[in-house]
Order: sequence, then C-alpha cells, then structure tokens
Amino acid sequence: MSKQTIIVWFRADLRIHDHPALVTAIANADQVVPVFVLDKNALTGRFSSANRNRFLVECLEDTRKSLQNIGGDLVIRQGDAVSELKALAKELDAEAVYYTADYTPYALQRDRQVEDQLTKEGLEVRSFGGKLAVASVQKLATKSGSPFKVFTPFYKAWLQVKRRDVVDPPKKVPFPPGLKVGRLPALDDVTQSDMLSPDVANGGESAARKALTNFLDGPITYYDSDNNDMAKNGTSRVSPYLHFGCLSVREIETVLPDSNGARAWHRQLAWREFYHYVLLTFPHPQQEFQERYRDMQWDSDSQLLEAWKDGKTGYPAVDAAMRQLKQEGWMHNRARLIVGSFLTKDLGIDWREGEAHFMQWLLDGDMANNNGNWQWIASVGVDPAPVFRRLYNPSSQRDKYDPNGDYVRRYVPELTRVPDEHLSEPWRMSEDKQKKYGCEIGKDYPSPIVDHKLARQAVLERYRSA
DNA sequence: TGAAATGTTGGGGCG
DNA sequence: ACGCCCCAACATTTC
Repeated sequence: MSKQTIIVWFRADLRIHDHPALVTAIANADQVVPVFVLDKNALTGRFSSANRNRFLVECLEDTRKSLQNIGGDLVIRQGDAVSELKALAKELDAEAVYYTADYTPYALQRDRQVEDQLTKEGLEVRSFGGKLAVASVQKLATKSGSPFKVFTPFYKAWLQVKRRDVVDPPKKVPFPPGLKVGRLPALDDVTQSDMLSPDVANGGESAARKALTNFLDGPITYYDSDNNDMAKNGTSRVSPYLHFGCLSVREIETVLPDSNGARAWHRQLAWREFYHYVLLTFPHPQQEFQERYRDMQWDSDSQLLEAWKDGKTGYPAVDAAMRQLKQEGWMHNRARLIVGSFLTKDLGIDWREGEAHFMQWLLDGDMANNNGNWQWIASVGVDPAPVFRRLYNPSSQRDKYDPNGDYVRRYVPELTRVPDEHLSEPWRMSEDKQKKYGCEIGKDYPSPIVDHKLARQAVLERYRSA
C-alpha cells in the first residue's frame, strides 16, 4: 500500500505552535506537506497593502525555516487556491487537505469552493479551530437565541465557553524527500515601495513570540491603567501577529498572569473574537449593522479627506496618529478612536473611507476587526451607544491621553518646541509665541481644518435626522 | 477695598 | 467600550 499523504494548507495561521491542523495531519499520515498558496489577486485587491504583503513574506520565511528545522518545509504555490491545491494533491496522490478555519466572507467562500472541488476529487477536506480562542464561536447566542449585538453579554458568555487543549509544536514533519518547494516571492513582486512604511515591525512567529514575551514580562501588569497613554509602550503590539496567525490566542490564554492588567487585556482579545463573531452572524461588512444608518448622507470633501490621511488637520492628536500610521504601519488604539471620531464626526466623511485607508497601511489590517471598530466609532455598528458618547473632542483627548505631549512631538516635529499648554490647540498661541516657538500657524503647521464646536453640532443633527 | 474678571468643580442632559 | 458640553455655584485673581 502506498504512503498516506495529507496536505496542510497554511493561510492566516503562520506558526508551528498550537497548530491543531498541522499536528493532527502528522498524527494521521505517513507524509505531510505544508503548503501556502499565494494568490496574486489577493495581494493586489481592494483591501491589499504593501506593508502587509511584506509582512506576509517574512511570515512565510519564518514558517518555512521552523518547518525545515524539524525535517519539513513549506511548499509555495502561486495562483488560485482551488487549482493549485487540486494539482498538488494529484501530484502527491494525497488523501486529505487540512486547514485552520477562517471567517471572513472572502475566506469562507474560497474555502467552500476548495471543499466542493476537492471533495469531488475524492479528497477529505477538514477544517480545524485555531484562529480564535473558542471553537464554533457562531454558536454563542442570547437566551432568546438571537446573536449577541452588545459586547458585554457576549463577553460573559464567551468567558464561559470550554476551551480546547493547546497542542505542542510538532517534533518532526514527515515531508516527502525531493519535493519541489518553490521560491518565496520577491518583495518587489508583492509590494509597491512607495506604500511601504519605513519603521515597521517584522513578520513571523519568532518575532511574534518575542513581542509577546516582552509584553508579558512587563507592560501587561499595568495594562489596565496604561493602555490609553499614547506615548507609552503600554500595549502588546501583537495585533499584526494575531492577524497572520503567528500567535495562537488559545495558547496566549494559557500563559496569562493573574493580574488586573492581564484581565483587561484578555477582554481586549475578546473584542477580537466578538468582531469575528459579528462578521459570521452578519456577513455584510459593507453595510452598516444598524439599519437606521444605512441611508446616511456623508460629506465627500476630498481635500478634507486628504488632510486627514496626511496628518495635516491642524489638530495635533489627529495628525500625530495619522503620521504614526504611515510611518509604522501601526497606530495606538486610543489614537485610532480619536482619528475615527474625527473623520466621521468632525469631518462627516463616510467611515468606509477610513476603513479603506487603514487597510492600506495597517500591518494588523483585518476585515473583522477593522470593519467592526470603524462601525463602532462611527456609531453605526454593534454595541450601540448614543452618538455623543463616541464623539470625541480631539483637544481634550490630547490633554488626557498624551499628557506630556511626547506622542504629539514624536510624530509632529513642527510642534517640538510648542509648550504643553498649547499642544492641544496651537492655533490659540499669540503671534509672538508662534514665532518664539518656531511654529507659525498656517505656515509651519496647518490651522484647524474644521471648528470642532460647529462640527459637533452639525454631526449630532446629521445622526438625529438619520 | 470691592467688584469684575477669570478659574474650578460638579451635576444633568444629551439620539 | 474607554464622553462632552453647558451652566450654575463657588473660589481665586486682578485692578
């Protein structure tokens, strides 16, 4: 009898720790072939990103290296998933394809096609948990049986879900000798260099585990009090690694310390699960979750939009944040709320514009989280709250969450010498002071592109009439 | 010195 | 899931 071969189809699960699909394949087969199918269309589509493509290549490199260390490898194929998997399965005379379930509408559709087509060819196609901390998150429901729309009740139910055991990384991958593995794509193939951020984190499970360790060894203890301070390194910075599956949330849960900080962070992880849940139970991310806002009239002023994207709104907190995004491919969570509120509430611009811009730059750009959070800050999504509760004053937010001005000064050099008391509203400085501190408003730094007070009144009316 | 100007605090209301 | 604004009442500063 010939050897039994199982293909492990890697996607957004680029790790070897706590990887149920990989481990089960190794237990069930004589030969295991990990493969990644690089789909050029996905790399250049509407929500693609040079930053993320580069990060992905680094993840693939790292995964391949880890697999090579235990006798395996990562086969790279380019093209459409159905035909590449079909061809590889034929070549290997494989019995089955295993993969980690993914939940975006795009992934679900693709995976359904793969399952249909390969099942027809007589292959077993089997999906595994691993993306989220809980399996079958979509089964969670309120007492009346309807899906949760509010975070806190979801969170309470989610905490109660029984978790699976973490699986150890494999010691050996029985990889067929002599199989052609294919080269990793060159960076130029997957990125346009003018869209690359200069100061980004590196992809890969190794880098991910380092970032996690750094966080667990320090900042997590004070996460509950420090997580909103934009200048501090008080957050985990693991979001890109979670997006690409370099880390398993389930594994993270098992190594969390017992502290208020850790519990507060765990709650943040639950938000990630919640937004994946929402996308599963309401798979229409292009639509506002709340029906009443689906016909909202947004303003489309391209000059205001460009000023927002470029970090030239005249509001220091907004500008610092938008510049951090382009510089690092990442933005502090508090800053995301501030710029999200500013775009949708102060500028009255469609949240989808913000969603798309974030997807272009963020290393952690993720359909579920990004869409969910944009709908949240635009007050059109799940977890509803009155508009005014998510209508932030960009000046007082700066006062509160960047009290020393370190964040603003780090990303907005024009304001370096402006003293703290003028750092929220530099346009209020006298002309003498503007000269003295080397920051003339309208010349060195823009005057505010909108008046917050007027914008606030206007946007409350806009939502009221919707 | 008093009165006006300016600053601070707290509660209620806001779709 | 993590506010804001206004206004009244009270406190302090300024001339």
